[in-house]
Amino acid sequence: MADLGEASLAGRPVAQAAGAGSPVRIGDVARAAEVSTATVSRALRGLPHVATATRQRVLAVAAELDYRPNLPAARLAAGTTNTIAVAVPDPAAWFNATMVGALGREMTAAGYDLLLSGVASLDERQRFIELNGVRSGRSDAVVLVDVALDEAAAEAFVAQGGRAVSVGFRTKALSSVTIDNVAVGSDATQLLLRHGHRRIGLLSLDSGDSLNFSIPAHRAQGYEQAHAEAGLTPDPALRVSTSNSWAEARRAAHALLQSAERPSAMFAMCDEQAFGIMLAARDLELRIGEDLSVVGVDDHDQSRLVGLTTVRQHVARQGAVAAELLLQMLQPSVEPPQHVQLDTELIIRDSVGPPGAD
Amino acid sequence: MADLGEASLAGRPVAQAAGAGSPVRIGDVARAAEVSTATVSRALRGLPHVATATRQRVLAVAAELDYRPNLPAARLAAGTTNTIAVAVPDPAAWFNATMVGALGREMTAAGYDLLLSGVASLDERQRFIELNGVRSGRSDAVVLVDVALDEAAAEAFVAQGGRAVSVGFRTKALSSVTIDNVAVGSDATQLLLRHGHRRIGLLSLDSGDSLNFSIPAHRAQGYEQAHAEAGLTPDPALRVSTSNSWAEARRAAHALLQSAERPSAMFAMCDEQAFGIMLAARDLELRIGEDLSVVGVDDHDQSRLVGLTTVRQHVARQGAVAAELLLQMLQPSVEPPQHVQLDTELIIRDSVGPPGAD
DNA sequence: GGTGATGCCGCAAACGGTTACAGACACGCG
DNA sequence: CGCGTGTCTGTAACCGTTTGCGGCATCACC
Repeated sequence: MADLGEASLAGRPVAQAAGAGSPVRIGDVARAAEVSTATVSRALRGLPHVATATRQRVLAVAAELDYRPNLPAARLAAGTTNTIAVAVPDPAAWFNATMVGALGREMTAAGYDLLLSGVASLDERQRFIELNGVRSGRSDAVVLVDVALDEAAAEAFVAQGGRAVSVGFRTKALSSVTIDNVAVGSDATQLLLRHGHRRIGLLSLDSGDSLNFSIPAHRAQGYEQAHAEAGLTPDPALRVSTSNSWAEARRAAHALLQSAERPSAMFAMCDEQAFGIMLAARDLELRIGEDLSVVGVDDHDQSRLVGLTTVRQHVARQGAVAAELLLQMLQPSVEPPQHVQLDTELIIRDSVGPPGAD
Repeated sequence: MADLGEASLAGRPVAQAAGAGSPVRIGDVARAAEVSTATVSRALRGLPHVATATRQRVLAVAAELDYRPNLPAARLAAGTTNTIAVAVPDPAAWFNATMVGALGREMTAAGYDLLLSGVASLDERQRFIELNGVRSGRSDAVVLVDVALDEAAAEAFVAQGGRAVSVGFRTKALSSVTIDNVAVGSDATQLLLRHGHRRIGLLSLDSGDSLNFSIPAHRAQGYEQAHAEAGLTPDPALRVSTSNSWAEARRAAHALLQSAERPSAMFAMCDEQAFGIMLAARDLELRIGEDLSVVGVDDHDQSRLVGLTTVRQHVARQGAVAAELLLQMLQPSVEPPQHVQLDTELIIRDSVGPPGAD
C-alpha cells in the first residue's frame, strides 16, 4: 500500500514555483499527499501523532509543491505570533543597536521574529504599549529597552496578559535586566575624586520627553553620594543635561568649559556624550587627561581608540540575559518576574589625570 | 462561569479594560453601536461610505470598550500586513543601525511595522528570502541592506510577486539606492596619491559568507583605477581583507604595518576598519597623518573626533530615499524599478598627510 | 476471542476580521 | 408620480490555518 500510494505522486514533477499565479495552500498539500489538512499541519510542525512514513511523505510533497504556510492564518488560528516587539528610544544609538543585535541573534535562533520600534515620546510609548498588548496579537512579548513604565502601567500591562521584560529599568511586575547605576555614578566620580578633582561637571541625560527615565537620576545619585562620602558638595552650576547625541553634548560642554570656574573633570552619562565633551575640549584647546579629565559610561566601541576612561557595561551579555528571560517567560509555566543585575567594570584609559595647574 | 443576562447592551458604561478576561471583538463593538461589523470595520479604518454620525458613534463605542482589532485576523482577511522586513548583515554595525533608524522613522510614520533580521550567511539569506515572499504573508515588502541578490534570484523574487528595494547594491529587477563605489575608492586613493603616497595599503571587506558582496570590489576597483590614472600599479602585498570589526582590522593592519616595506598610507572600506588601523598604528607607535595616513568610508559618528579623513555617505538620506521607494512600490500602481544613486563627499581631516621620512 | 489501551488520522468548528454584493432609503427631476 | 442616482448599511462568503474530539485499526494481554 505504501509503495503503490507513493507511485501515484512520485512520478509527477509538479511545476514548482511556477510563476506568481499559484498560491499553494495546505489543502493542496493534503490532497497531493492523500491525507487531511490536519495531518499536514501536524507533520509540518513536527507535532506528535503522525506516523513516520506519513510525515516523510508530507514533507516531500510540501517541498515539491514549494508550500509556504500563510503566517497570518497560522497566527490567527494558533493565537500565537512567534514575534517579539522591542522598543528602544533611538535604534541608531550605540547601546540600543548592540542590544538589538544581541536580542536578535538569540531570538532568531529560538525561532522568533523581531519587530523593532523607535519609541522616543510619551505618545509613542503609549501607542507601543497599546499596540503590543496580547489582545492585538501583534507580538507574543515585548522588551522595553530604556523605555520605562511606572509600576501601575507595568502592572496593568501584565494584568491584561501582556508579557514583557525590561532592560535598563526595574519594575515589580516585569522581569528585568539592569546594572547598578548608583554604583556606576559613584565609581566614576570616586575615580575623579581620587585623582584630586574637586570641580567635577556632570553631563546628565535628558530623554526628550521624560519617559520617567531613572538611569540618569541614579547615576547622578552616585555622583552625589561619592561627593558626600568625601565630605564634599558638588556645585550645581556644574550640572548640565543633553540628549545622548555627541553634537548636543559638545555644545553644552563647550558652554560649561568656557565658564569662569570651569570644571577640571567631567562625568558623562554615556560615552557618546563623553565624545562630545572631548570635541568641545579640543575646540577650546584643552588637553584631555591633562587640562580636562573625562569619564563616560558604556565602553562604546570607539572608546578605546580615543582613550576614554569609562564604566563598562556588557551590552551583549545584557541582551543575552534579556533573551533568556523572554524565552523563559514564553513557556506555558507561569513564574514570578525575575530581576537580574549585571556587573559593571571601571575601564581606565588616558582621559583621566590629575587636575591641571590652572 | 457564563453570565447569562447579557441582553442589556446599551446604556451601560461598560467596565473598560476590565482585567484579562475580556477579549473585545469587532462583533461586540457592532452590537454596542447597533450597526453591523462591516460598518464598524469601515468606520474604524476611515473608509468611505459611512455616515459621519455613525462613524462618530462607532469610534466612541470602540474607545469605550477599549477595542483592539486582532492583527492576524485583519491581515488574513485583507491579505496585507503593513509590515516591511529589513535584512542587514549585522544590526549592530554603525551603517546598518543608522539605516534601520532612518527606515524605521519613515516607515513608522507611514503606518508600517519594521521586522528586523540579521542576515549574515548564505543560508540565512536563503531563509530570509523564502520567508518573506508574498506567499507567506509575513511582510508586504523587504529591504535588503547590503544583503545582495544576484539578477536571477532578484528576478525570481519579483516574479513570485515579491516586492523589494535594495540598499548598497543594484539589480535590474529591484529598486535600489546606492552610491558610486568606484568613485569612492578612486576619490580616496587619489587624495592619498596627491599627497605623494606611493605605497597605499588596501583594507578590504569580506562579508563572512561571500554574499556576492560587490561593494568592496567596486571600491577596490576605484583604488586600482586611481593608481592606473597615475601610471602606477599597486603592490598586491599591500592588500588585506577583514570583516568590518575594528578588532579584526586592527590585527590585520598590525601585521601589515610591521612588514618590511610597510605602506605609508591605508585606505579602508569603512571607518570602523579605519579605527582598527589607527589602533594598530598606535600599538606600533606610528603617528597618524605623519607616519601613516588613513582614509576610510562612511563618516561614522566618531570619525570627526578621531580626525579621520573619510568619504562620507549620507546614510540617513539613503534610508529616506529607500523608504520613499518602498512606499511608492506599495501603491497599487505598478511601476518599473527605480535606481537612485546618491552623492558622496570627501571629508578632509587630520589623518592624511605626506608620507613620513622613512 | 473479547477488551482496553494505544497510536494515527480525519472531520469540522473555530480564530476574528474584511469586503463583494445587494438592499434600503432619500432625493431630484422630468 | 415614476425612475434613475447616490449614499449608507447589512448579509454572508471568504481568508488559510490550527486543534478538540471522535473513529478506527492494531496490538497486547488476559
